[in-house]
Formats: sequence, structure tokens, C-alpha cells
Amino acid sequence: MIRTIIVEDNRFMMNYLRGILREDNDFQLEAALSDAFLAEEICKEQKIDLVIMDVQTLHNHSGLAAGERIREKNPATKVLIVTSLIDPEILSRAKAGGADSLWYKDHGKEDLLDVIRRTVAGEHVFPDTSPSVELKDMFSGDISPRQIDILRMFVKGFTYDEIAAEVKISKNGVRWNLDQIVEKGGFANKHEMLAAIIENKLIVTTLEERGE
Amino acid sequence: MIRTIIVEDNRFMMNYLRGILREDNDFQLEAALSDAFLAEEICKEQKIDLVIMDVQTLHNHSGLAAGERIREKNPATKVLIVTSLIDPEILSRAKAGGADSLWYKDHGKEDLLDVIRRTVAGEHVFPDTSPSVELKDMFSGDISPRQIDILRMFVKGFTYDEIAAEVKISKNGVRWNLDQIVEKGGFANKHEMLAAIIENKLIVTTLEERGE
DNA sequence: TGGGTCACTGGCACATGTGCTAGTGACCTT
DNA sequence: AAGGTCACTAGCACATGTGCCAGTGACCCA
Repeated sequence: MIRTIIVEDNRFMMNYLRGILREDNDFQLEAALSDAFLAEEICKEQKIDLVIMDVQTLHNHSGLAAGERIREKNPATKVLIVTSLIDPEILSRAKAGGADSLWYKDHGKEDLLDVIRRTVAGEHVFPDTSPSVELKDMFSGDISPRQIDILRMFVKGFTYDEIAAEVKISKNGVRWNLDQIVEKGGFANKHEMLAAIIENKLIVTTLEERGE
Repeated sequence: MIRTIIVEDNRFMMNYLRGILREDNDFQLEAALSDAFLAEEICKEQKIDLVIMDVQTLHNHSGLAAGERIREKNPATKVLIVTSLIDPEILSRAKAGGADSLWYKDHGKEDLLDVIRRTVAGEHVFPDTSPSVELKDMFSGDISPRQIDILRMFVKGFTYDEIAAEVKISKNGVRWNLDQIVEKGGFANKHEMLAAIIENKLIVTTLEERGE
């Protein structure tokens, strides 16, 4: 029995991870948390074999940092970092911080189980650095920094008025720019552009940024 | 010099592919098309070494079928299928249809160049079957088929009225269902849910379906 | 038989997005 | 100096989405 805890603040992802562990009888889920800091407490109190930890959790707590501290105090506990962001920086930070393994969440169920088993067996598993596509690669070169700002906010779900206030142009200026961007990218409409950008993970839409 | 044509109807992706080829002096781009059927004509008229072909192109033409025919008539021409959809079905169809290689478009620039070079050298390169995550895995089990239909249409960008007409309930019924779905998935709002679904490629948003 | 929940329907007020048109000042060209 | 393009601003009409609330018939449960 592998005593496991999952730390993941996106319930969507949490459901998925739990489902995968449930399919396999080797795992005993000791706790399912949404805050990395709480995981440290649990690891002090109980003997945990495996911590499956999101890169960033509730209250912006860093799963990488928490994982680092857990490993320091509990050398027998394995830490598997999971992330949806394919980012070389995260990969190198995870390696430097002594995480045992790292898994990109779009790599499929079987792959995760494989990574988990190898991690528990003492192996370190990291994906190949796959440098991600960049936003500007997708447009025919001529997209201005201001337009990138506007696009970023748009994809993250800000309204025209919010973007206008931030970029300090009028609402219609935002509209105009967005129309230009759609045209330059060769998209039929904003919806298609949005899907393409999110699908290619060119802009991270996870919500840590809306300072409300 | 590798005489190459690109067949891709999404200009976004086309820009990206052209950019990659431009960085390398070995390639001569003979044509950039958006319709797979036209590619067959070009391969008849010119000697082409490599066809980089999207799975589905303009007018719903199948890149897989076109690639198959091109290889039949021009055994010297290599066909590399590119796709954004991580789908075992596409993979097996590509293999069965005699495509030389297949590349998932989120696997990065360097990877693509590597796959291209190996393909031109006569190798066959296919990614590991990474079975994709399924929609229902993401919700706590209890999502009805009707709700999946509604969600599918919503993600593809249909309006409430359009969905209502299709599913044969009222506009407010659609709203109610969508709110339920957001709740069951543990999302803060529809925008967050949309991003998560597209990011995980749980629903394909490419537009071949809007029968207009 | 009455009560409660579920899966809606209907509607109002308001927010936000979209299509379109007209105008403006900065800057560039000839 | 005149004309044109660029990157907007302003505003109207309309479409679509959202928050909210009240109601209803089908079904289960006691």
C-alpha cells in the first residue's frame, strides 16, 4: 500500500487524479488537499509515501517550495510535482528543488501511473524539455507589445472596459486592436483565436493574476 | 534542398510551420496550401520531397486520405501528417494509410525539425499512443449525456439560442444546465471551465462542424 | 395525500459584445 | 501644402449573456 496525498486546488484536476488512483488498488489516499502548506503539516503527523503536488496551489502557495521542505524533513517521502504549464523554468526549478519527478498533466493516465510507480521505486522521472511555442511565432511578425498585452488580458477573460482601463486607451481602441490581431493571425473570429491560443498554451489562463 | 509543400488551413498554424522551415536553409517551400486536394495536383506536376499535411483541411478534405493517394502515385514523396488532436484513432488511421510520420503540433519546434529530418531520411516517426483524458473523468461522475452535448456546443462557440434549438429545451434550460456543469466541475465560472477544457483538448474546437 | 426536490420555463433588468459609421490628430509621402 | 494612412475616439442599434426571481409539472418519499 502506497500512502498518498494529493495537493491540487483545481477540483477539475483533483477529480481526475483521484479517479486514476482509485483504479489501482495499490494506493491509499490519506488526504486530498488544496493548500500546499497543509501538506507539510500532514507529512509531519503521518508517514506518507507519496505526495502528488500541483506547482501552485490555493492562496498562491508554491507546491515546489512546499515539496522541497517536505523532502528535507521526510527523506522517505517521494514528491511528484504535477503541472499543466509546459515551461522549462518550472522543470528546472523542480529539478533544483529536489522534487523526485515531474509530470505534465496532458501526458495521459497511463503515463501518470507509470511515473508514479517509478517514482515510488526511487527513480526520478522528468519529461524532456519541450520548449513551448511562443505567441509572436503565431502572427506574421508584426504584432506590437501593446497588442500582446491586450491579447493576454482578453484571453484571461477581462472585459473590454477592464482592458481599456489597464492599457489606458478607449474601449473602442481595444476593440480595434483585437480585430487587428484576429486578422493578423488569420482567424475567422475571436472565439477561434481564443481556442487556438489556449490549446497551444500560449497564454496561461489559470487565475492567479486577477488582483481582486 | 528538400522540396516541401505545406497543407494547412489554419493560418495560425501555417505561419508557425513556415517560420520553422524558414529557419533552416535545407528547405525550399514550393507551395503553401489550405486544401489537401490541391496538394495532389501539385505532386503530379512537380517533384516534391516532403508534404507536411494537416489531418483535416479546407472544405473538410481529409489530409489522411489525400496523403494516402499522394504516396500511392509518388512513392518518392514523404508525407508527414500534423495534428493538434491527440487521438489514438488518428494515429492508427495515419499508420494504416501509409503516412510516413505523424507529429502532434504541441510537441515543439525542435521536435518537428527532428521528425522532418528523420522522415526525409526514410524513417517512420510516430508518437507514443498517449490516450487522451476524457471529459467525464473531469466531473464527479454525474454528468448526463445531454449535459455533455450542451457543453460540447458551448465550448465550440454556439450561442444559448442555438444550443436551445438543437437540444430542444429553452434558452434558460441551457443556462441552468451550464451552471450545473460549472458547479459539478468545481470551476469558478464558465470562462475558467472553457479554458480548462480546451487546454486539455477534451473537446475539439476546430470548426468543421457548424453546418452553415 | 402532502411535501420536497429536480429539471426545467418565462421574464425582467442590466452588462457586455458586435457591426457599423463618422471623425480626429499624428505622421508620412509627393 | 495636399492627400493618405494609422491608431485610435465616440456613439448608435442591436445581439447575446448574466443575475435574479417566480412558477410548474414530474417524480420520489413518508
